[in-house]
Amino acid sequence: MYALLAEGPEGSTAVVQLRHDDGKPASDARTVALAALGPAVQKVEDAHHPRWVWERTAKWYPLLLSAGVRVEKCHDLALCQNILLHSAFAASTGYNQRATPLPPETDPVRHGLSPAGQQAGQDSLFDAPAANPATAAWDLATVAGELGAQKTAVHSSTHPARLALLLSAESAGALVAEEMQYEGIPWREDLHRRLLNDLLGPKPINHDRPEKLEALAGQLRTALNAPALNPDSPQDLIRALHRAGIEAKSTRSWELREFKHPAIEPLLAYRKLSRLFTTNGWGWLEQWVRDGRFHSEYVVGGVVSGRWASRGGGAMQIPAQIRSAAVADPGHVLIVADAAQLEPRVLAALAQDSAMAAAGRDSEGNNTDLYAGIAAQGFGGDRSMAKIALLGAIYGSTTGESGRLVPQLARMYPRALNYVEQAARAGERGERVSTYLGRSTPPVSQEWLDGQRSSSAQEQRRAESAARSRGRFTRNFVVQGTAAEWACCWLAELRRRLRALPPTPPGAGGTPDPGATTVQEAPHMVAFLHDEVMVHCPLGMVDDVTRIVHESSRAATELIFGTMPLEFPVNVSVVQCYADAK
DNA sequence: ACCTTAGGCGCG
DNA sequence: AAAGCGCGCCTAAGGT
Repeated sequence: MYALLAEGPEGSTAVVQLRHDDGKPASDARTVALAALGPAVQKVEDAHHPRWVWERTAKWYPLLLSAGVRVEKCHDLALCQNILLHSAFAASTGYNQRATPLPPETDPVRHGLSPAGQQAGQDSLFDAPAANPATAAWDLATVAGELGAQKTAVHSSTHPARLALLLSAESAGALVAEEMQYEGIPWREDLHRRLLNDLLGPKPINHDRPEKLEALAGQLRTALNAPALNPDSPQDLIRALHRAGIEAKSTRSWELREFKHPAIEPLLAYRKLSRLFTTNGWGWLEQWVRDGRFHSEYVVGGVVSGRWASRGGGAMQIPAQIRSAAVADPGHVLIVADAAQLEPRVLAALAQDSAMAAAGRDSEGNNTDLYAGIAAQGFGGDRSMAKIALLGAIYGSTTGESGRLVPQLARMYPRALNYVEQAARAGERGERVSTYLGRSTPPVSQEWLDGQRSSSAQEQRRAESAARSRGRFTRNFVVQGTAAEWACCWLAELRRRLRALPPTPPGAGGTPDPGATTVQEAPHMVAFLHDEVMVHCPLGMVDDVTRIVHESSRAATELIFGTMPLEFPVNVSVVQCYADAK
């Protein structure tokens, strides 16, 4: 059963209609005031457990969440369209001609704000074809029509089961992302402020540098004999370094570390603290942390490979330096789970390289560290060497230690290396490559193709460089993108199992107090970083959630790859504080 | 008064 | 220890 949700004919309303799986209406279209949408959706959810179909999850779900409503499943038409428009699996289905152009992204629908009055936002990811730009939000008929077109595209594609799984995982991911944003990461503002005070000094008034940062700038100016130096200006800085006899080509930290000079230490210290101050300092705290929660915004499918991106506050770039401020509420813990060596394992699965798969198991068949296994098979037991080699193969290294180690890997695992090599060659020719479930690279631009046909020697070199660069991109795309699909399925399976858990008993083992009004605590996913998920979990449910995290990993692997002699083990840390994970 | 690009660095 | 993939955020600097 589907439940279609779209904007109503007049402002401040929505329209809901049930449809059977064949698309036939199962109820009349009902117009509901936005103020009453939460209860209305809850009623339909309880009665039918439908798949909610809407233009974008990011547009509709925040309103439902703030009304206390969570739905089981959805179909996000915008995200699915974005996949189908590019997917090589659906290239000959005619979907591209039938797809309805999407309206530009808008702010989420809110109670009290007319949808028609919303400001149009950026729409770079979901650009409608220029010839037929849509402006108005989709009505019910458009939602129904687009759903039909997408279902037809999947069924007539070259891999219907894989594409169907990809679209449902992407849609489930969209629900997870909005729920994570809504919950936020537990954040101890007091601890964060203490950290800033210890490292930087008191919060500066006006736009001054904090005390300790200014002191380091002073030391740096003295050491370089440059009294007017602005350490934030790379140009200014490189000139001062050259005058002091430091012949660095850039001012990057890793390069400066090679030089012995009294200016280097204060400069590196300044860099580190300056980053903390500008990116994760008092301003960040005031902008992104409210009521003890860090609320950022996830952008599902925001990366070409299908990975999520984030917007505002940097939810996926929280530096180790401040993770000590992410602390579970009293009576709770953070369960931090990450998939071990996800991308190399994905490569072994994609290429069906049984030799590489065997490197991730011991003689009894238990999962072991894949890098260590590879090191034992061919790098004299040196794990870091094996890791550099394997990442080099996935990224396309040609120089340095990494590039030198790749040939050894190619002798050990010809199937795996051949798989990424084929992806690279296809990319160099300007072809499209696809993940296992069918997300494909965007087509090359006309400029790229024109460049490949260039004549002069200089243009030729540029064209070859561009081809190699695209080859590295497509080589990495198949692995990174399939890893993102695995992670998305993992999240979806985890979400389903968390929802199915019985709530924590209010009393510790005793009979529930019938008159109790206490809110029953449930575990919530609060962060996701490509191959790592964080659950804020009541103490009484740690064992359940830990078990579920592992089960979900196995379920995701089977969903995507079926039965296979390779697992995707998950490392789980149960901690008070994010800094203690791993 | 904005907008874009480059340099640098945080994360996976 | 090295510089190969994907991002977001901040500042400086140069453009319109």
